[in-house]
Amino acid sequence: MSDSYHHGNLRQALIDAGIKIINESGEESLSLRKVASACQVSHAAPYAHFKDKDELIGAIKSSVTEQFMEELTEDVNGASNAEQALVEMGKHYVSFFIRKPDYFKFLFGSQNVIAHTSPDKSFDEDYPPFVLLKDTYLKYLKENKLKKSKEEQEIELLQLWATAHGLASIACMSGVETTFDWEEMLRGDSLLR
Amino acid sequence: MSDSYHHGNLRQALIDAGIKIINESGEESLSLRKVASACQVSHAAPYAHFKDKDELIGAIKSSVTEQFMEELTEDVNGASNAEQALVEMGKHYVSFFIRKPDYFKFLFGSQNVIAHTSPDKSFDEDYPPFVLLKDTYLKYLKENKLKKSKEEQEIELLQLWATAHGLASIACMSGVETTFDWEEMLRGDSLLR
DNA sequence: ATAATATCTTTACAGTGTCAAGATTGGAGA
DNA sequence: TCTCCAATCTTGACACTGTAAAGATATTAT
Repeated sequence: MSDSYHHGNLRQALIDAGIKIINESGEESLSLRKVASACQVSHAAPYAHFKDKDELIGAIKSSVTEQFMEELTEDVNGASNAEQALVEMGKHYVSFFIRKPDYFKFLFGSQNVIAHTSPDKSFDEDYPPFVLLKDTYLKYLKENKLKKSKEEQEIELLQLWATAHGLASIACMSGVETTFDWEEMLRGDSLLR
Repeated sequence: MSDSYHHGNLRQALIDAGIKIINESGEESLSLRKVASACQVSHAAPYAHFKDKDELIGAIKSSVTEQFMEELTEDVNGASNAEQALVEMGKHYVSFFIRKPDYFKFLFGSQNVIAHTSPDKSFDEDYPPFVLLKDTYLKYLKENKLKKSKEEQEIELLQLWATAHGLASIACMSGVETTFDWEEMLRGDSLLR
């Protein structure tokens, strides 16, 4: 707790410093040594908490994904029904990455895409935003008494995800703050019907 | 032309060597010095052709995008009508990046996303695959005598692109060779109708 | 209190991008 | 053909990177 030899909570401090650097100057300029010195600690200190630079990056990704999930969950909880929740989630999926342009490249750009929590889970099931999307979608089907085959469900779900994710990706690439009509995209016979 | 002091066609050789390295071991392990030594040339030689590592990477991206475009164009030319062309393009957009998993992260992952050919063109208009998609979509509207407002067109176009791009992204992340029913996704009242 | 362990520092090394100075070459103009 | 210039390539250097090894210091368990 004192500013003596031991830092106290270096692990979390390193993660926070990493996030700050990414937001200020992008992932390219994130180095272990910079993160360490931002925590006023020697350049090799991080190795007591992470075996690798990759492992630190993985931890940062988990942290960012958590933050993302918090916002998405707020949407879902705040919506009056599942359909509205889906729309809000979609909007937010895109707006989040527009607000934090470096996060998209960081999360999905480099190797080590998302920290897999368990080796037997498929990627889909291990990517929390998708799990939330799936649950909400199933709730939407139930609320509206829509019967769909397992296959149909998987396709629609994948399409929802792909649309949101693709839009986010395109928005981040073009660097725009375009306000496309996500609502129009989901409704109008196209996706939700 | 001889193997003396001057290489003859170093610029292209550097690009080709870079592509090879990316395919063999991913972008992370692509260094200027490795590319140079792969061309049997000193580590600073690339600076005669590229001002930066970024500039070399940009050239490689252009080259890969060209290769991508060749395949997509084949699809379009081989299709008997615009609707079929759209379906084939969509399938190919995904399968290309599944066949070359490192290309997606390379093209869209890092900074310097796509080499902008002109500063006044918007990103959309400067990303050749999108231009091809747009042209094919307009042809599809004309062939089927579908009248849509400018806004409707933009939304549908963006949705097509986002779906294809999102699917490619998801497929590359999960590392799967899943064969989702792209055809089903485009037809069946969902996107094309 | 003593031992074991976790945490941090120092030192070292190979690999990286980039720059500056110089060597070598091909080609344009005399 | 000769000359000179610009393009191309080499060499050497520098700061920065990730990582490993060895040792210092503090925390915890016994």
